[in-house]
Amino acid sequence: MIKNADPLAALRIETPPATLREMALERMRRAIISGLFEPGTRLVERTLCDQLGVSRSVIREVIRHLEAEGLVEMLAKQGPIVARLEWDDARQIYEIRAALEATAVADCARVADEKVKAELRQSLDELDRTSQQNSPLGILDATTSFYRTIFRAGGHTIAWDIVSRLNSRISRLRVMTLSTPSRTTSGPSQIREIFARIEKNEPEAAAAACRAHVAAAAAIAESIIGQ
Amino acid sequence: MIKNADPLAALRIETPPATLREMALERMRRAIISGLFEPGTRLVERTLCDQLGVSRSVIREVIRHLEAEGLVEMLAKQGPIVARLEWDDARQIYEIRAALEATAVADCARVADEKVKAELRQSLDELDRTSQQNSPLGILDATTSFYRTIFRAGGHTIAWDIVSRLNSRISRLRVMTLSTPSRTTSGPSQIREIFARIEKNEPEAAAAACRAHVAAAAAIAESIIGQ
DNA sequence: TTCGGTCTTATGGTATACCATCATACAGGC
DNA sequence: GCCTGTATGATGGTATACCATAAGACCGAA
Repeated sequence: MIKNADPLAALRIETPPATLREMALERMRRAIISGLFEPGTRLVERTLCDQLGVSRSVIREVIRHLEAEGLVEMLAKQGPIVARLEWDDARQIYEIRAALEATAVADCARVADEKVKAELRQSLDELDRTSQQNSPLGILDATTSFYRTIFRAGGHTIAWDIVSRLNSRISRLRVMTLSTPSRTTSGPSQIREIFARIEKNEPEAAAAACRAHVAAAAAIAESIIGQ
Repeated sequence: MIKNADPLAALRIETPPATLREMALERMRRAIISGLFEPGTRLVERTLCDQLGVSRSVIREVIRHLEAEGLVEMLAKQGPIVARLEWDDARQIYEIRAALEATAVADCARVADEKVKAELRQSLDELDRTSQQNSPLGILDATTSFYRTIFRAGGHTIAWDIVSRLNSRISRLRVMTLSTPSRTTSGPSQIREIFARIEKNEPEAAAAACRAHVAAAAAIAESIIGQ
């Protein structure tokens, strides 16, 4: 019975997320995160309908979703705009990330086996490659994949969702910090330090390194836009 | 000029959040949090239309919002249901709360002035009153107001949003834990301990007390539903 | 009786129509 | 020429109509 379960599971038809709404959600989210829609831009529903080729129902539902995610802000009697980011918000987001990532990193250092470490190494290599190419978006992807592995290893799926969502809110800021000279040099080395501690299974030290890393990123961010 | 600014501000017409959508969102959220709609229940759109007296557009937008909040789950090809809560999710949520609340409590202990302490005392009194009446919902409200003050004092508005949202996902569980004999006795005293440390402006001790409090709550929760 | 096919219904996905309101522009009177 | 009242358009809020499909009921034949 159990032997059958696996092969049969392979037959299962995955639901193609082919609903217009999900596709539109993905596109809009990316448009905002990538900066194609700049903060403060009005999101006029009918215009979006034309741009995405769907009806207002779909657009409005997507906007509701993005609103709950914090990527879109509703101005009463004026409609939705791309969420703006005050420095104070960014500051708070970095703080929360520090708390959650440090916890995840510590847990990861406790349980990491060879498989996890191998995955992390792979992300690190990717990180090196992209930093040498000076590609902020590449660095961002590599960093994301590094942390995703860490959160998954510790079973922190919900925390990962939260961190991802927060990161999407500061994505533009992150790209700016990554374009900074100081960041391109110190960033990778700090992440390597985190990995080194995980590799040796030293939770406390790993968490400390993680906090330092986030704090450094926050400091650069503040120097860029801290009003 | 500046002297005029204040009196004139009083004239400002606040936008009454009178949109059907917002009202429906509030009602639905409360219905789920309060347990009126039990986890796993199908949320049939047309039925909800009748129950709330609004159109499907409104209902669907509300569902999108609640979906993003994690209170509603979408089953492909079957529609929305009230989100179910696995123990592993609850465990993670308690962990995240521990991290965020401890941080907030520590910061609060650093900056708390008399005004904040007075507010906290008020919440504590309310907590005592409700625990003596053995009113789980009252206790929940008092605890919420206690923590809200703490997060606000430290300027952690975003973290507060996150914690509130997480709490709404485990609201039923929280009520159950509060109906437990052990909880009704130890809960208030642990919160008092947190306050005592804040009052003395001892960040580290306050954070430790907070972690202990959340850990205790998680332990009781696990004893109730930990599968 | 059991299997297979077909019809019906429930229900979500999508598009569209209509209304209220705010903002802008324009016109007329002082 | 400036101020005020009115018309017009842009845009969000809400309701409704239509379609596709999945799940169940019903029915007939082997």
